[in-house]
Amino acid sequence: MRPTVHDIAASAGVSLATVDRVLNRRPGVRAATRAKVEAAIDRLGYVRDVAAANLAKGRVYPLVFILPDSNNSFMHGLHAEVREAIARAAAERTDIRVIEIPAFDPAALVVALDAARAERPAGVALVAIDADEVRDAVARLAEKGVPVVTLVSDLPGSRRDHYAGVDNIAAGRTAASLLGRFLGGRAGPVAVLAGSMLVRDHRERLEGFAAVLQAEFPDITILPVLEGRDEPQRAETLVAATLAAHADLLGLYSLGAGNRGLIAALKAQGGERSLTVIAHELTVHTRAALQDGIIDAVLNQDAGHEVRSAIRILKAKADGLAVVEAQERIRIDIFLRDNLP
Amino acid sequence: MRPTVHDIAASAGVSLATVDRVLNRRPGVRAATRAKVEAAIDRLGYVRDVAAANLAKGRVYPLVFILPDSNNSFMHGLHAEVREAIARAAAERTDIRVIEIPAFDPAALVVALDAARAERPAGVALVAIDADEVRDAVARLAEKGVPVVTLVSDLPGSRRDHYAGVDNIAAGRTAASLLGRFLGGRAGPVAVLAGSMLVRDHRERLEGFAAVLQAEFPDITILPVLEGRDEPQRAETLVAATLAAHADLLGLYSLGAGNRGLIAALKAQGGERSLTVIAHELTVHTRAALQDGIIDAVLNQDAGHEVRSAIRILKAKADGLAVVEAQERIRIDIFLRDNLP
DNA sequence: GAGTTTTTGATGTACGTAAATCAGAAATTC
DNA sequence: GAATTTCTGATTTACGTACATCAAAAACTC
Repeated sequence: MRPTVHDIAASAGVSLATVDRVLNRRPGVRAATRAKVEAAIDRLGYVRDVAAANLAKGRVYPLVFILPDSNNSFMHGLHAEVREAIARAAAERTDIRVIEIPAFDPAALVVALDAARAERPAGVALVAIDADEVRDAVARLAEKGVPVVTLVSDLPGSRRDHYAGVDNIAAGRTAASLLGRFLGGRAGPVAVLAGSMLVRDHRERLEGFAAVLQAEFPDITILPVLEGRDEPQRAETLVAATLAAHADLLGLYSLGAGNRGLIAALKAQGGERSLTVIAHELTVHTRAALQDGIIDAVLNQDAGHEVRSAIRILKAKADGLAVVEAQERIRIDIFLRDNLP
Repeated sequence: MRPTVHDIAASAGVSLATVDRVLNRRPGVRAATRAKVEAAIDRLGYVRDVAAANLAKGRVYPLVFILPDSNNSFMHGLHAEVREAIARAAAERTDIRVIEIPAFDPAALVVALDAARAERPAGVALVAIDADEVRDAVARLAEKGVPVVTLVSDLPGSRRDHYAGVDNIAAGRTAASLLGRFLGGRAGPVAVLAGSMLVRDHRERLEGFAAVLQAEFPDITILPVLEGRDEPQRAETLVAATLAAHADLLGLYSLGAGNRGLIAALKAQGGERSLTVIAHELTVHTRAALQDGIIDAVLNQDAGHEVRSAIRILKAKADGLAVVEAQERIRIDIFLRDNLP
């Protein structure tokens, strides 16, 4: 049987109350006594029974998730995953509240962060926008001791505790590597469709993409970036114009959302040209396009994993517990037509 | 606050003991009373507090993992993950015992399964070998009500409850797709290095690989399969011989383990020829080879995920709980040089 | 309607920890 | 060495559920 607090008390020759004081960092224990208790904990290999502790504490974790109201499948999926987490909330002692804000609007994000702070939650998760005013708002949360996790898009240089998302530079590099190899040495221009250069994840993907193309596939050139704001309509217009303007276009990398529009534009130009296309995020639309051969590869981040990871980390930080980094790494999924789930 | 058994009892107008009888399917409750209680449970949206329940039960889950003693990095990794799970066991009320058996030996596996059965564990996980005597041994476990999960390699047509591993046909298809596209229309032979056609996962990978090559890249032919038994030494000899015999070899698909030998053979032939190589399982060896450009892509299954998933499922089955299929799907990771973790 | 069986109620203990209270011991201060 | 402050011990209650026991009530049987 694993040791309990009673065993620690007996082994250390102190009372249960003292063990409790040591375990929960309550004051009123001399250094010498504390050392005795800690020695006993080590000796017996005591691990606190988290289930029993939570039961006794009756602790709940009020969490706030701040999400953009973007109208694209990925964000819809993210919202859905948060809703699923809310449904499971009862069983996990979490109480998740969602604040929706306009996309790509740093001011709105700051307002939401400050509003969240007023609720004194056990933790806050946000899809970050890369702006100093946002960093300041995160700092205000940190000041109050509220753990903060960035979701999908990171905010380096801020006081956030963790980033639950993929390595976007690696994603961009991977896209370039696949695109380059699929093109097999051909020379010509490729287009890049992004959402906005305001969000860090898009900028980083572009950075990684450009770096690998330049280093390993110098014959492939990159056209000026199209900013679709993750809106299908806008994306369609931009892509259609590019297709018309560049008869020699070899391929396209869609590093943001709004792929519905991209796919519509590609379909509209018919099967005349065979473009090599790499896109992000597996949705009903990209999945169908993969199967139809319109898209060649999809890089995906699993929104469900990201949400669950963010929750685990916020709870752990709130309790001052360590995080198992390896388990929380969010991987880049690569989907071809042949390994669709 | 979420409702407790007390609330149910009050709301249904019965005693706590009766609620307990209904919840835990104990006898001695009239159908009408049972209905009343169940109505109250629905009405209040009661969910059992699993933490409290486990605490009260003091339940532990003795699990048995049967693993081959193969001397390759993937199996070493799998063993390591199981050991990590054992280290976490205390906190999760599991008590995991490992039985090691010789690789590719159905008779030894049957002996181990029967030995496991004698211990009356809460569940058994095994790396399956595709043989009817193994199916029979699994059936004997099922007969006793012991949940069984296959790990890494499946055993279809058996009474196993779940398979914690990747879709190997999809893995083979993906390998073919990548290889074909990386070769960009060239014609010639490719080699396949497998461990053994005795294990299902290797057979299925080959099947998927051959199917896609034939359908989409008819100019690429497949040489007779090399069986390396997942042993580095043997793999090296086989690959070296094939390289010597086929000057026009375009590429190689290593669908099993023992890639140390493969890499040694590839290095030995120097940089004269540029083969396109796809391998399985990310280990220190394949990682280094990816970085050196010796291997072009690695398909990986995350052993840690598989082990943790197997444990979750065995516990859930032991308690008669439902499994969240979507969460337990093991994905095929594709690693290029650019997205190495 | 007496006897039997089945169903229900009331109550208590246990799981391992948290948290509070109060009394007593030890250390510190002057 | 008395007064004060700081530690420590002993004990109790609580969290939500599981499980056991015994008594009481209700439902059957003949």
